[in-house]
Amino acid sequence: MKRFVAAVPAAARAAALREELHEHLHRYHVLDAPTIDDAAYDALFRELESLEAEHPELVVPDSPTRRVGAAPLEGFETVRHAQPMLSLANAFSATEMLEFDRRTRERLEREEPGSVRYIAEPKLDGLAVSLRYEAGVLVQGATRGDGTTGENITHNLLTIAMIPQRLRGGGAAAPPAVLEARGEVFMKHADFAALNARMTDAGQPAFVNPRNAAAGSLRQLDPAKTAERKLSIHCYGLGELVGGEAPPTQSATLDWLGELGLPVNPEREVCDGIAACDACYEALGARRATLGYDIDGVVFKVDALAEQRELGTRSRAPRWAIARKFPAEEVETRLEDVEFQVGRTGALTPVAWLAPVFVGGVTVARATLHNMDEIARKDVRIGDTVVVRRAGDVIPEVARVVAGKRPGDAREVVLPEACPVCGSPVERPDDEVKARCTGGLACAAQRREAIRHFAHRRAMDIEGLGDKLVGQLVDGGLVRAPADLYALGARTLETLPRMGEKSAANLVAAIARSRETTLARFLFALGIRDVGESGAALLAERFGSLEAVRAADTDAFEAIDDIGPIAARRLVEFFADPAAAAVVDALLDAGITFPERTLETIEPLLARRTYVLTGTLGSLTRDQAKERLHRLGAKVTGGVSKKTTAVFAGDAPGSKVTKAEELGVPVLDEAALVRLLESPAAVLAEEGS
DNA sequence: TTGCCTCGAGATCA
DNA sequence: CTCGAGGCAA
Repeated sequence: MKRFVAAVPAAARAAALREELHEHLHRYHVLDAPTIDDAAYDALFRELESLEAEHPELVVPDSPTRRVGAAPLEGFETVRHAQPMLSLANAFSATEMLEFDRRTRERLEREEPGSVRYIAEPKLDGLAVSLRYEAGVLVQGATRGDGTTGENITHNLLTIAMIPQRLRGGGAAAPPAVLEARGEVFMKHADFAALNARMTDAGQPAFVNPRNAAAGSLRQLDPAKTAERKLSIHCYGLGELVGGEAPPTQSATLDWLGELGLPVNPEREVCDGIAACDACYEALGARRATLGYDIDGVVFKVDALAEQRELGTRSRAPRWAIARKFPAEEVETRLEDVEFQVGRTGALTPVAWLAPVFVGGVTVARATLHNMDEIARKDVRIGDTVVVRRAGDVIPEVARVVAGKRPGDAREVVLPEACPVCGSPVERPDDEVKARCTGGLACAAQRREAIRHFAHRRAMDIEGLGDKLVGQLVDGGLVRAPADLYALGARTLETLPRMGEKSAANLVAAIARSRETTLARFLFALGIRDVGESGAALLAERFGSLEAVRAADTDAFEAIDDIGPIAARRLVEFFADPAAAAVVDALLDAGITFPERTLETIEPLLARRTYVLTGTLGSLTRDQAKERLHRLGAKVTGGVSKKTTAVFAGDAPGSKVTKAEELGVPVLDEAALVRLLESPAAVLAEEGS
């Protein structure tokens, strides 16, 4: 091989090989039309490998040889998406689709039914990712995460052969400076079956469904493991785009992505009007089983980009797209028993124990029945054959009873009069759907849940104190109230099963560490009913000290936006309750501290933040918005720059949005602005976490 | 609600 | 080797 290349300078030969290999990869994986066989490809690949081994200076980041063989990661970095990765609104019926179309036409001021052009794409059942190309080279791949921040999984995405390391021409001379493609990673049925066959042969457990196999593969720290699993991807849209112009329609965008060498799903269809969407949904549904991969619905998007812009985006999902889901798979099984679980606030929740069934890709054995009204409405009895499905993708539910299959000995579900855990009377106020155990802290279940909540990551954050351990501590009588945690010694802990010297010392240290906390965490950790994380953050922010919170009355609480009369009443009740006061005092005695801030030293919430407003806002004028942002300490400027924190765009926004997109400044909608104004602390907490 | 991956550490066996 | 905790995704 060396003889052959000797005539050509190594650098030129390496470049030529890379070009050729990229081309063959594209032909093979994307076009599905290879022009050389595997052996010939391997030969080229090995030539490049040895060339790079001899001349390490020739190795470039986008060399095909760099795809595999990267070292395992220590952990995943988090990355912030330049533009949030939104989710989609769902529709479960033709009627909901009609509604969607009506809303769309209303906003676009199109009377005529059938006048809006949509594009239909299969909704793949996989994981959403973003692929960031700079100057045409893949520099970062990330998971969707919460939509704002995800995890950097570049090393794993590089092992997916369908993902080009380098973009192709796409009709333009130079690739865009930044192009972020969004797509769905999934596993084809055939690859899933082959993988599971290999796993089984190797004596390892098989994956339960292709989606989990794909998700598991992407979470590998070692890319070599990911490379062994054959993953696929289809791109469906654009995120950030700098130095290029997005095509005028979604269908043209998909074509363009294809020309750039990115894999796109060939199953896509332009639909004029909602009737055509309906037909398309039915047609794809009929072919669902023959596609070779899992889909859970059809996504419909308004095709014209200009119309998409006009429709805009709500806080979590665009107004211009909707996912019509296929009906959830339904399976019959037997309801073995109903158990009443006691929650932190004493609420009794009936939980159905089912004979395990495989439905919607997982084995379901339990499902919540919510409350007694729900049980009565569905007329569920123990021993019944029930229809189970996974609603809204995740939560299993008992859809209905199969009336004809009720056995003679079916038992009615009765609300216990006494708490199943502590025996205290159960009470159900007329105006509430939930029944409650009146035992309070005398109830072991409520104590256990209170401790669990107290230790939670978002509360006192006691690392290593999980459900199992809390159960042991409470059941063993070692911990009754949160403050008891701080009195636990390593010796005591070592008496528990699976607790050695090391684990005990670690836990004692973690508990000790949690003494130093913040007022917001502490208030949240107390588990006051109707006071969640954001409520606690608001209280801490407005009152500044625990004494001030304890001394406040309902009016003072209600004066805070987002704290309503109910939460205010609960707060007053809590702090007036001697038992609760004892819990709080014991914690303070145990040495819990948090920095207390006087009002003077409180930095305004939005200090050092700069916002730009554009477009017409519906609920308030721009001046009002500006005034309120100022009061929170933020600056509001007229022009977008790199220093801008975010742009809030109302209806018919101007060029500022384009500018912001170019600079990678987040563009948010009015709903986000309103949220920021009304509960700044909560929004900041979300951003920070 | 379930399933998957990773880590730390206890348990078990040689 | 096995278990529990913790994190993530749908």
